[in-house]
Order: sequence, then C-alpha cells, then structure tokens
Amino acid sequence: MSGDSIPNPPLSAPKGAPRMRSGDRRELVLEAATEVFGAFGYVGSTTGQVAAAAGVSQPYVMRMFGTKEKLFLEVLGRALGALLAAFRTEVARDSEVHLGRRLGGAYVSMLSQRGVLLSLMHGFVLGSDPVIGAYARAGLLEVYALLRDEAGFSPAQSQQFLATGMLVNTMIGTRMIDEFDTNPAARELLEAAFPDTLNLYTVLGGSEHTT
Amino acid sequence: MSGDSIPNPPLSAPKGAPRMRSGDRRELVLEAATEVFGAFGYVGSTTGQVAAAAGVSQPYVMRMFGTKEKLFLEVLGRALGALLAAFRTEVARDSEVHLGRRLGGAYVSMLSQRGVLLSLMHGFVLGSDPVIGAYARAGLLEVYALLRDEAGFSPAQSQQFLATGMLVNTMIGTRMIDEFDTNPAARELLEAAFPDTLNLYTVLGGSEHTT
DNA sequence: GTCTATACCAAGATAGAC
DNA sequence: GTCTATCTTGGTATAGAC
Repeated sequence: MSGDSIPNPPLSAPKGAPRMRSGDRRELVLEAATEVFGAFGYVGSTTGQVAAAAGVSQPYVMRMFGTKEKLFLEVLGRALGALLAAFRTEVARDSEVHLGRRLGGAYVSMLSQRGVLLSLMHGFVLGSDPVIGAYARAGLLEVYALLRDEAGFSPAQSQQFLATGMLVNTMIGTRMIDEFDTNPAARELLEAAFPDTLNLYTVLGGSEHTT
Repeated sequence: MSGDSIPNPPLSAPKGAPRMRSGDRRELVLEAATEVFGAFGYVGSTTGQVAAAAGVSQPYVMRMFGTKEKLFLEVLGRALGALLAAFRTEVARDSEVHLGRRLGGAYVSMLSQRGVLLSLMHGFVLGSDPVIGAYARAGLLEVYALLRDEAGFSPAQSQQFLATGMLVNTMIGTRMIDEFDTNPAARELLEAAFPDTLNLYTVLGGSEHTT
C-alpha cells in the first residue's frame, strides 16, 4: 500500500486555532479512528494513522485512550450505539411504511459515515481476540435481540435482516461499488441487496453526496 | 469430505521422518496457512505462525511463496476453488432435494475445514488493499455468477443465498458457537441461519466429526 | 493538554551454511 | 530442500519537556 490513509483533509484544526475543549478533541479522534479502523481493520490500522487523520500526535492518542485495543473498543461501542439508536428511532416512529423496510433504510443510511458499519464488521471477524471478539459477539446478539424483541421480528426474519446487513457490509468492504458501472454482475448484486436504488447514491457518493 | 481438518499439534513430520516430496510440503504449508489466516486474518497472522503450524521454519515459508501477500493470495485462490467446486458438484448431481438446500448444505459442510471460508471472509474485508481486495471482490462475483448462471438462481435468490453465507461466516468468525449452550439468543440465531440442526454438529465438533 | 524524542519489540525478508 | 542467524522496518508505548 503505497498510499497514506483515508479520504480527504485531516480533521485537524489549523495550528493557530483556539483551543478546543478536550471532550471535543476526544470526539474528533474517535471519529477519525472510526474511519481508519473501518478502512483498514483493527490490526491493519496504526495509531499513527489515526493520529494523523485527527491532526494530533500519536503519543497523544495513546495518552487519551491508553492502548490501541481500548481505542478500538470505544470505536466499536460508539458504532454499535449509533446503530441501535438508529433502529430504535425507527421502531418508535409512526409510519405506514413497513418496519422492515424502514430499518433497512436506516441501516443503509448509516453507510454515509462509512467507518461505522465497517468498524463493526471488522470487529465481528476478530473472534480470535478474546476481548474484542467477545465484545463484538455481544454486540451482534444485541442487534439480534433488538430486532426480535423490540421490532417484533421472528427469528427467521431477524436472521434474514442481519444476513443482508452482513452482505452489504461485505460489498462495501470489498469496494464492490467501484465496479458498479463497469461490471454488470456487480451492479445486479448491489441492486438486489440494497432496498432501493436511490440509497445507492448515498453510498456511491461517499462524503460528496448531496441527496 | 477429504476430512483432515487441521488438528491442534503442529503438522510437522517427526524429525527423523523420511523426506516428503516438495509438492506435499507446499500443500502442508498451504493448509496450515489456511487455518492460521482464517483464525487471525491476513494482517493479524504472521508467517512465523504459519511456519510453526506447518512445522517448518519461517524463512522457508518465505522461500516457497516469496511474500506473505503471495501466500495469502494462494490461500484465497484455493479456498475459492474449493467452494466453487463443491457448488458445481452439487449443481451437477441428480437429486430430488431442492438445489438451494443442497448448496446450503455444501456450504455448511465446508465449515469442517474451518479456515477455508474464514480466509475468504477475511479477504472480503480487505478492500483497502488494492491487490488482495481486487482478488477477493472478483471471487465474490464469481460465486454470484455461478449461483445465477449455473445454479439458475434469480438475482434476488442469489443475493439472499450469499447474504446468509456471510452471516454464517460472521457467526463463525465471532465464535458465536461458543455461546450455543449458554445463550438462548445465540442458539436461536444460529439455528435460524443453518439449514438444519444436524449440520451444526459439523461446526460444533470441529475436527472430531466423521459423518 | 499536547508535543518531540525515543525505547523496545515483533515481524517480514535476506544471506548463506549444510 | 531446509535450516540458523540476522538485517530492517515500522509500530506501540513511555518519558518528559513546554
């Protein structure tokens, strides 16, 4: 990988900018970490990359989070929290549209902050790590429980919903979107997985999209 | 089911054993690599681990495959090949059982050699790496093409089949099976995803099964 | 609160003996 | 064909200045 990381400009504040409250700094780093971990995975990312993306020094990231593992766990926790919150909002909302469809939409919407679902996905694959693996597993089950108990899905429906989510993650992870225009099979598979084509542009556009 | 899943002890031949043909050695290392990469992912694995699992020296692994990346690509290629072959066998077979069900069974059967599907899964998540990511993406599309063109699935059916496969991979990756007995939700989700409970024992039993 | 400098280790890769 | 020894790089984490 010759390239340095991640998308566009570092999130850093300009050098002379007024000091921000440390809570905000923390947020900033967590957001950067979400992107980086989402792109390269837990082991594949370096704390230096995260620091660079956040516009702070690498030792400072360490200072704030202690270890890379703790940082990743926080990223996972936030990602999971965001996902659950989005689902709960949809469950609570009064609408004529079928709930399954709305939850699907909520899921796909989260792809606009790319790192979130991808970080989760990377967590799911880390079963070999006792700490991270256990955490991710619990998270997956939490989502399942929500679908079944709060959304009222049957086990089979919940399973199918999760399954589609995993395929979506995988397709994002493999950058299959890059083949959307050139490879008919890729396009077909993408269109079959995504609830409606409109949402695809959210994904396609990355940070650039305007709805 | 050729069946020798990799057992726990190193695969090394006893020190004084007769020399094996180099092709066999290569096979041995590739099998070991499949297990290791499946367990820890591409970045998370070391060539030293692979070497240890195969009972050879780390530099020798390098000598044989050149780079860690090339080794992983060979692992991916073999895994993909095995999967496609298993599916094609099922497509060709004459049976009353619905093809979708048989393909599902074939997929689950592959879990007995754990590393195979997990290695693939790890490849799918590596979209950030231009070489590996591209390779994995092509592989995923190849599977899709098989389902659609050779198995005669509709795009929607193919998508759903793949999706379930991804969820299965994820559940294996997170070691969710470990919670099968203790966590009812885990059990429910596992049972919803796996075509029939019998096959669960294939997974649960790891290398012990005889079928 | 945030940086620079650096210690320390692990991992991929190479050299070269047998 | 396979090993031991080793070079090199890069990444986490710490020390400590400002």
